[in-house]
Amino acid sequence: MPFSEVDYLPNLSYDSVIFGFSGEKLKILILEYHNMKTFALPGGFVKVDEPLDAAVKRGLYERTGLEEIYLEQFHTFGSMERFDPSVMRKILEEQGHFLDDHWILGRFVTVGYYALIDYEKVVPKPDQLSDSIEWYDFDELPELMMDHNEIVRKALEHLRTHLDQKLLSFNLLPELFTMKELKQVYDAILGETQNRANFQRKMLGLNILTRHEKLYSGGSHKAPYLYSFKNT
Amino acid sequence: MPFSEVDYLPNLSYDSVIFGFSGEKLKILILEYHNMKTFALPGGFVKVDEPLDAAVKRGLYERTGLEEIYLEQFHTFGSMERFDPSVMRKILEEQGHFLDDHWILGRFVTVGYYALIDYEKVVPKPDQLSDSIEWYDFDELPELMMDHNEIVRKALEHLRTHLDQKLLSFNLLPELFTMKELKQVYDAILGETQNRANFQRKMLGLNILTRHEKLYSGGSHKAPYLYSFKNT
DNA sequence: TTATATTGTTTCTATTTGAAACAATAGTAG
DNA sequence: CTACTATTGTTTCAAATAGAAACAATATAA
Repeated sequence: MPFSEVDYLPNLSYDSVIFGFSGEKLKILILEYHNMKTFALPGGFVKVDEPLDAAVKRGLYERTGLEEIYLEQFHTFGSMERFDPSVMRKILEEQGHFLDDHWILGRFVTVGYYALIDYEKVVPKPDQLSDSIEWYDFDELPELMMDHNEIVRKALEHLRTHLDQKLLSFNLLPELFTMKELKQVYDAILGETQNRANFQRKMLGLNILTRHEKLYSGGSHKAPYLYSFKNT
Repeated sequence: MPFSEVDYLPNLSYDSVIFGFSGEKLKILILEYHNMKTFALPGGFVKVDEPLDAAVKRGLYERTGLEEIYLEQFHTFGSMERFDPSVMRKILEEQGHFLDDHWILGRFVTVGYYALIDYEKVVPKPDQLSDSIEWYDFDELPELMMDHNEIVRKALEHLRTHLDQKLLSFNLLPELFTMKELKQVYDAILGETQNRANFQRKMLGLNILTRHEKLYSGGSHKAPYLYSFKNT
């Protein structure tokens, strides 16, 4: 039986909106439960003696293998519309458990986090209750269980309004990247094309980038510089 | 015995940073526990069938008598440093309860909210566990229990960065106010003096104010207009 | 009627932002 | 080797915004 009652705080969960960037589009990691056509955000529970932030980091590590990634808490969801034990009961029944009083069937207040990770580095792993985890284009998400679509919406809203303050810890890109790639990330997140010249001026003005050697891609044109984020 | 176990979600609480404005200084409502020299933010618990937002509204109503006030969730605090049952035990013992297994002595993850209310309209009432509730200058707060000083700091940070987007629902001022009073609110929140002319231009440009009759205060000088927020 | 304190508005300047043009350059094709 | 092209890096110019100061209006008191 997964999730023993004594180990976890009841009624409290977290859900994480994990953003990746394919080179063109913004992606989100979505779970699917076996044979149920039910989609959900990857989430989890908090152990009784575990800090909330640590629980979220643990869950993310278990799913992606990544450590020290950028995690941001953005909102806590506590409406009663969240309470729909039928989905969870079905999931448990699929696994051979027929309990009406399992704590996992209770009402949950969930803390929403988002993470920005390097799409290329990740081989997502399903968790105890689900069977598949896949990247989806953020604008082509399936219908998610309970209020998870709303959670995604709010995560993106938060990310957009805080993009400039948050980019120091950017993990969406590899260590070295071109200005064009950085702009593509902005374009994808903000949903609109930035002006090339002004974007470059602004980014260089922020004084957060280190310029490295040029990247000779073989194309018959000027080679772009590679950049990295200054580490402070 | 207050707070029956079956009525509330265990391990989850909320704390509210209630801002008021005295006409000059930004104030915060702080509780004091009887004979204990322990100061804390007003907070509370969530009933098992109650939406989180409703619980916070209920608590605020019970303390201030105010309804329909501006409430904003800003962060959820879940570190283990929050776990210090000794304070709660003492508070219960002051009231004649000597229980080691009361759920209120457990670990709590707390959701932080802030509210902006009209300082003049409020007669704060203590709750079941505390005996006094008072306005304190936000920059002269006493040392608060657990991480409550940190919660205040984060609330103010959030309020400052979102001030322009949030002011439509401003409750810090009475229905009618002068431009000078509005500027004083901004000065107090942001901790720096705004330029008078530019502030006026900016506020009028936002198109959120209705201008009313002049306010004749009796001073020997030009009388200021009164304004109210447009109700859209 | 004049003086004074304050408020409302305008003017001028500096800074920031947005769009376009220009300059540089790594290949490709002759 | 020389044009040619695609793309990147930079500069220039105009438009919008923000900051500071000056100016204008006015409610009361002397």
